[in-house]
Amino acid sequence: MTKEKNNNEQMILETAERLFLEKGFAMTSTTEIAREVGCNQAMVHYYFRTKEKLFQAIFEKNAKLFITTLFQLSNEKISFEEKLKKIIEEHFEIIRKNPKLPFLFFNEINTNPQRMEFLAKENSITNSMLSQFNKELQVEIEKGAIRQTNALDLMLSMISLNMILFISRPIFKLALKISDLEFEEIIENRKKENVLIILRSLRP
Amino acid sequence: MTKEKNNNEQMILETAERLFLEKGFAMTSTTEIAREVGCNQAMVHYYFRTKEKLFQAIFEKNAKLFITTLFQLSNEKISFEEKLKKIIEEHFEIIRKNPKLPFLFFNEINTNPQRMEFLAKENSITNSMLSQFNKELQVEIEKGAIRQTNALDLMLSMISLNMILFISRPIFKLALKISDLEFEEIIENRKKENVLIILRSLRP
Amino acid sequence: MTKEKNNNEQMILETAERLFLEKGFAMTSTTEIAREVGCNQAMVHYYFRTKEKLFQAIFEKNAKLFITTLFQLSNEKISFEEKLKKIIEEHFEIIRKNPKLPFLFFNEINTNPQRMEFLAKENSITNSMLSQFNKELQVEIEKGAIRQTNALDLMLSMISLNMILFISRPIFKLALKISDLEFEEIIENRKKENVLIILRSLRP
Amino acid sequence: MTKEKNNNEQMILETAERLFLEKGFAMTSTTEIAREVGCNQAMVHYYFRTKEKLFQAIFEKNAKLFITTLFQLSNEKISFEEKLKKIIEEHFEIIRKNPKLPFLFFNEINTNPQRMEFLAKENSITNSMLSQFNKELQVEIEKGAIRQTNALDLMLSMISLNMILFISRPIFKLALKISDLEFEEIIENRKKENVLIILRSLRP
DNA sequence: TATGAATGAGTCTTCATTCAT
DNA sequence: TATGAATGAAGACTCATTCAT
Repeated sequence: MTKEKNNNEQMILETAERLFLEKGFAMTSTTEIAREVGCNQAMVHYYFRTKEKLFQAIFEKNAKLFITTLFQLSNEKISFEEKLKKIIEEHFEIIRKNPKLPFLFFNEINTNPQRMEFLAKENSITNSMLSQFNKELQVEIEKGAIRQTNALDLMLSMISLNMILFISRPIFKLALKISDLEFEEIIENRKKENVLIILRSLRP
Repeated sequence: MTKEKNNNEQMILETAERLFLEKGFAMTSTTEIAREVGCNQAMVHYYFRTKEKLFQAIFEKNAKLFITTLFQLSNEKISFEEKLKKIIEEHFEIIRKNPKLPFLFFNEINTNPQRMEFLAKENSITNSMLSQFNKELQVEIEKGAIRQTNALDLMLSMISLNMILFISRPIFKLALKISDLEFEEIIENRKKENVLIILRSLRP
Repeated sequence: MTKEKNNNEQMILETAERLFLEKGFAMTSTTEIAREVGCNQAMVHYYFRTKEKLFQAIFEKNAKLFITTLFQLSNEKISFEEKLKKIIEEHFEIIRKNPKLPFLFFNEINTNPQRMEFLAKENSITNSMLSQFNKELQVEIEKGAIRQTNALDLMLSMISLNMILFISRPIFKLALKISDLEFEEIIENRKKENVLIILRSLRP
Repeated sequence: MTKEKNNNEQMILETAERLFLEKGFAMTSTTEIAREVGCNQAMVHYYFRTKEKLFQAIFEKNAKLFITTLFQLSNEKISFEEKLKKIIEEHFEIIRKNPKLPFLFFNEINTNPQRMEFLAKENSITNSMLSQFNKELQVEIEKGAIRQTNALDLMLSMISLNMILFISRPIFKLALKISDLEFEEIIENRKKENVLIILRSLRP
């Protein structure tokens, strides 16, 4: 639809994204990317100079997606509980679509902390988002709608609960022999469960 | 306690454990292990044949520690809530001492699913633990002490909440510039928070 | 004839052929090939991926040459004896030009039996050649020109007699101190001798 | 029966012999020998200093067996043809019992010509055997019993015809799918065939 | 814009050998 | 007599990157 970028560059980007998400930075080689794209290995470097730069482009995009969703409080005239529910569910769905994303995110910020720089650069955004969210929380706290808490704690709880099922996938598949179909049901239940856990935890 | 094992073997094991935990399997080379130990690279292979075997020895030990703690329901005459609190806190402390462990665990079961085999081997143990835990849950449910739930769900919630702080460490350190000292306080609060979240989530 | 292929690839191929024929697969290292070519060791892998693949390319070509010559019965209007003589002599000359070939051939099919696969692949060819030869033999047998025999037996006799002198070269050179010049004479005599032995062995 | 040598030394020797015959010098490692013997790897070197020396001990013994049998003309009062028949058959049986021996022999004298030194050292023996055999041939030639020929030519023919079946074993087994049982029959036929070929080739 | 060729550095692993005990 | 520990050298192979065209 949109005027597509150079075909090769685009394909390299997409293939790299898929492979990096599947197997991480270290385990994915530029050779492999080139092979899957069907292009010359030098091509990968032609567009992105280094494997590192290629990865960063992909990582930042996904990391932002993974993080910022959590701050998107709706403007609708609905209760705060409803707003939170929406956020949790949306975030959950993003992970569902990119089940390896949480893993990639934490893997990279832990093994290559300089990967965090993009967060520092956008410090203003992330930080302002966080303080904005804290303000909204404060309002609810003063209303007596929720107990004393803070945005960061809440974020971490949401992230952790939302990602756990997907990083545990191999346990379900291999140790517990749970089929894809059964797992879909478990996913649905977990989504509800996570909302329930978070909302309960916030009650005054 | 006993006169330490062969110095080199022990040092290789310890160094490897540290490096594998810090950087994962793929990113740690036997050359690096040898360099840090101060021995020949062939030495690493002398004792452990392959990098894979060396890793497995380390991984299984840690993975078991990470998992089985969650099943150690106390026999004391205390309320179920108290028992759960104890488990959560103990598990939390284990991760606190090995903050990279959760990451290593999920990294490996995701990238090398055959690493799960050790769980299969000990299938009886893990499975019986799980069903034993489920029985205890059932008793409480029938008593009306807690709402309908199951062991696996509960485990996942506990694991996820307990690990999130530690896999997020770089965010606190680098993006939020939170010092080690401040972080210690955050840790203490989080431990209480996790107990609170889990217990509230179980109320009938 | 055509403008020579990429210089490096060609040189690697030629050098590898020489070394493999001289010292066999196991005793020839890619490092050595590279050194003799005067290129980087990675270059060898660049063109042929693995030592195994490089070897196979060389082996199959030579093995086919070694085997198929034996089946090339002439169409000329000459006696069967004359035809056989031609085959033996031609096969002898091929070995003379590649004196290490018989050794390589039997070495590889003995130590790496999967090397025989190329024979299986060309099964139709080899097998049809063999049965075609058997038919021609049968005609001669029925004519009373030769005694009862079969192609396989005959092939083995021809191969063994033709190769023995060349695999025995070190004995002549080192134990019997026979010079290259003297050896040439021995070779000529042996060629006649082999024809004689085979033809006599077939008389009715 | 005989006062057995040190048990370990003996076992190393036997195991090494088996492995060297099966896989050759280069492809057999001292590690492997030690593993099969069930002893320490250093043990192998303790008794034989180097892999080379161990191999030589084994090689010389077998090489002599392989060669000298061909010279053992019987003293019985039987025709020369009968004597030759006996030699061929005995030599054939030796190879039958050690089917990899011909291969090992030619492999080593070709790839490591210094392995021939033992022949040089025992020059007197081998050479005197050869000239003795030549004398006996000369007698027969003058009698008009056989055509003009020489010992070396004859030896080579006998060796080559006798070994060919055994170095071709993989072809029979894998390409022609001939079972061990069927092969036994082929062996018997070949033995007769070889006698026939040699005797016919000598007729005046 | 694109790529085949080339390479230095590094991967894990195996090996024969030595030596102190 | 026997061996566990240790090692330097070499093995095949992969990788990210560069460069001339």
